[in-house]
Amino acid sequence: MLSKKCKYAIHALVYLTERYQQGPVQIQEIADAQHIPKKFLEAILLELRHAKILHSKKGKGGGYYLYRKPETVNLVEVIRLMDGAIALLPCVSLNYYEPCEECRDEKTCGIRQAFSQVRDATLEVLGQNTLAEIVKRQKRKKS
Amino acid sequence: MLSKKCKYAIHALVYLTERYQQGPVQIQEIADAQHIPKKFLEAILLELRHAKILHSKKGKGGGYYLYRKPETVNLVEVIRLMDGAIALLPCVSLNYYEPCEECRDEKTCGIRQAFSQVRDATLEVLGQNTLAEIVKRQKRKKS
DNA sequence: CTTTAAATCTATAGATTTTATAGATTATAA
DNA sequence: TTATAATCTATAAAATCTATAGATTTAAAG
Repeated sequence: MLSKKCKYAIHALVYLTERYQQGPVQIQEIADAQHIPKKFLEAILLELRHAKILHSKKGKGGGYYLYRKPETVNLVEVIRLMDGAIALLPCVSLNYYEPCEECRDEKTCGIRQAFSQVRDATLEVLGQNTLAEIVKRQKRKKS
Repeated sequence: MLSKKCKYAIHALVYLTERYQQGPVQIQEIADAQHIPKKFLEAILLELRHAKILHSKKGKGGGYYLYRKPETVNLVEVIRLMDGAIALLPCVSLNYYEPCEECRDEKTCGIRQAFSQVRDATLEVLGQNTLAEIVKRQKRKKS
């Protein structure tokens, strides 16, 4: 399961994608629209900004806006940023690898191989789902 | 990420699959072999027994053994039992569904559709990975 | 029928992570 | 210079995960 933090991040990003290149959007507005506690959202947006996915503008008329192109931001990146590893086991994680005490021999561990398959399948699907793709699909359905 | 509980459960089940139809195996032996805290493993095995995946025998010469055929127990079932939903969001879970406040309209929500795809891909792979399959793969590699 | 071995059950404690909030500070527009 | 909105620091509340202790039940073996 994704954390609420990650879920909130994705919702906020989709919201900002719908406003892409239309100027800054205030935290409060996103919080209200997506039912996210404002202070919590604040921390999340800051993290997305540090990752250069969002930019912000302070002061009157300020707010957050999508910095990267919607086609270049996918769910893999967002989830890794918010929740860490995509893989279900540390020993098969590409970005957050940790050896596991249980299996002495990684090469022959059947469990490890099963979860490598899961990781690959998940990465494939999450990678295809960019912000642009998600918003496009939404619009398609609405018409 | 899977919980340690779930990881322990899978390791224990694979261990018991290797001893399939060879009589009861004691908790202590499994705990030692797989480096799992005995008391924790105790609770895990009990849960697997209640789910009719394992059976047990009390008293001297007792222990746990795999009840179901190794071909019929897959990772989907074990993970659901230990950790709950396979899906990354409650609103796309088949067995642990919960509506989400964020998306007012599930049918048009692009996020939801993305994670439905992830769920399906994950279920597909986890479903193929039965205990029999995992052990078979292990043996293949060892030779 | 007594001893020993092993699962079972109940209860709880410690640690960690997640989620959320408060308040002070900084930057910017008008 | 005032109002607005992001930024930063600190912390607290809640939930979950991991682990352990001790008493009880069941069954085999002598």
